[in-house]
Amino acid sequence: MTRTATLEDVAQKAHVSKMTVSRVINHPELVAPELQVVVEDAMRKLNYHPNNAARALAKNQTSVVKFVILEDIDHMDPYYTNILFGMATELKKKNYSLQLLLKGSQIEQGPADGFVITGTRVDDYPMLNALKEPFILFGENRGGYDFVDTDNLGGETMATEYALKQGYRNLVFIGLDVKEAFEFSREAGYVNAMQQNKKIPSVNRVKNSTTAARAFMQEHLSEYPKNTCFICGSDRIATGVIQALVEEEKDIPGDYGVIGFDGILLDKVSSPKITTVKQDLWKIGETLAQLILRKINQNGAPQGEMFIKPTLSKAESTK
Amino acid sequence: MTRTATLEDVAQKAHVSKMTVSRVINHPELVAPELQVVVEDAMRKLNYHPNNAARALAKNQTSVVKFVILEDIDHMDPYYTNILFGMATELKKKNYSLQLLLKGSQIEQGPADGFVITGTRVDDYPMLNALKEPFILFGENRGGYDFVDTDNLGGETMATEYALKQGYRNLVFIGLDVKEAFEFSREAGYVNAMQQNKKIPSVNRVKNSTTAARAFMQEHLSEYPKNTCFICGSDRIATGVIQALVEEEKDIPGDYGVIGFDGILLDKVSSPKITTVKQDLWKIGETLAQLILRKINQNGAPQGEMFIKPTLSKAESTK
DNA sequence: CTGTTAGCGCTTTCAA
DNA sequence: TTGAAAGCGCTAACAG
Repeated sequence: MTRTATLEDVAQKAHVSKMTVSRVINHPELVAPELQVVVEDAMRKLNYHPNNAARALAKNQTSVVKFVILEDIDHMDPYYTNILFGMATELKKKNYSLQLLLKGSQIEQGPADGFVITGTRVDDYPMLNALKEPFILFGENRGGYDFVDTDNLGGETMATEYALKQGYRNLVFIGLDVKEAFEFSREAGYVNAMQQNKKIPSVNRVKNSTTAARAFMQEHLSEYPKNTCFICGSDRIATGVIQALVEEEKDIPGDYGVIGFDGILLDKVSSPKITTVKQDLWKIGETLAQLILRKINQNGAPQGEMFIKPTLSKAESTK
Repeated sequence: MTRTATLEDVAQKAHVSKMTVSRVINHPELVAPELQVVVEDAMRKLNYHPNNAARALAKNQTSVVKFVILEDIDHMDPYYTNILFGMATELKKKNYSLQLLLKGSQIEQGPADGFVITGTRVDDYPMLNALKEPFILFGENRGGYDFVDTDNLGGETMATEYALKQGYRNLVFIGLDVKEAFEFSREAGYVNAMQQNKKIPSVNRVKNSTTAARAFMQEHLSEYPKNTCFICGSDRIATGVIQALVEEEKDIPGDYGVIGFDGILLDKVSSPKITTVKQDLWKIGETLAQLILRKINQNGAPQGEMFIKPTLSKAESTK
């Protein structure tokens, strides 16, 4: 076993002190350029990699970020893999690693340099306020906390305008019946675009499940004339809407169009495949990581809000 | 800021040396029972938590396990959240944290005490053999590597026998057209159960997509008489099969039954909802963590194979 | 701009 | 069975 190279080794090879090597890594601006070159060369030759535990110990850090899901576990299935990998990839660059926590577990069990938290509701605000470490939320909120989220408003605006452009005359919004910021933003995106185009908005809300959406459609389909496009608050809802339409043997996308929101998986297994507002989960993860890292670095300084642009993924459920 | 308690603090409070405290934590059997009590009491009173970085440094460890996905990224969406959280929860107990890696990234970028790897194919074996650190695979393999997986064979046997019990006379298997151990096991589960019951097996394979499964059904449905149950290698395939059946206005579950495999999400958004063999992903994650931790602890000693029992989730697609 | 000294909190010797 | 000393690899604080 060849012991892995240490600062000391590099220092010797470069004929400088450990500190100079350390500085080249952490504060290169304090080191003479010529020395930098020599030191970097030595590091390369020795295949030097800093020992993270030692650094963490010396700096009194943990090199750990905790990712916390406050929602119920069965909601979480498909959603987080990409976010997690996006985050992890970014964290890795600073040699950070992840711990994953669920609702039940005490957030404060064991230390971390920072938190990324998702699924927070207003009830959780007291707990957030009590948190000593810096944190970033995934998900729009009106509590003034730093967050990253999909541009829900912009995304739904885009969807609405696309439906219009494709020639649908009636646009009906079917959203989620939750009182959450992301849902309000999606509704606003739809409503704004409608008003912009001098159309009368029709906002409906159902439980976020295919079954609920299907039931809603079974009850109301007769009210919607041909050439209607349903702008849905999620792909689950869109899936239910499509099922109801198919049952009634309606012509999709000819007479009826459907647009979903999410683009995680459901859009691709539906038949017809769903046109949807696709979230860039990986990017969201990366951004989450960048913000929390920066916040840690800046001693908890506010990082503001960050909206990640979704894309419209066009498929078979619209003209 | 009240500095967090250290070994030293505990030692003073308990009137012993640091070493005794350290021993109480790591090798309690070497400490007099009476002292143990005193020390543990002091730890509690001071709310002592070991500093992981310090420990890692002293023991020359990293406290990091890497989770590596070798598959293409778009397959991965829904699958891993539960495994990851199951793992993380178990790792946390030993103060371990996670780093997440994807195919492209060099596995060996930066150190870890061990690896959990998924999506390995035969091509990857050389890389596995070159790995210095201990690893556990998620996914059956015939390469002799330690692994954890769902009991694919048992699961499909269970599905097949259930279909029989429900009175379906013809059982048709529609699996994935991949040459992977998990698929062979699922097929074997079906075939064994059929032979056991003196039935002639019919094994078919399609690409793992709803579209492919639907196309297959469109072509072959006429060959299958009423009272047939389709035993599918995945929920994606089951979804496609159901779509084709619905299109042809067949009676599900009366004339035709469908059973899937996975139970991740698709089974619940389908209409009718899919009876499926549900994997216990959380448990798989926990087990993965336990094995890699033990393997690390035992200096790489083989841990063997571990099959996690799935459950049959009964829904609307079968009698 | 560079080096020296000290110490982060823990565990591994070794001695008692 | 317990303790004292040394050191894991790094960085902060100071001095030069």
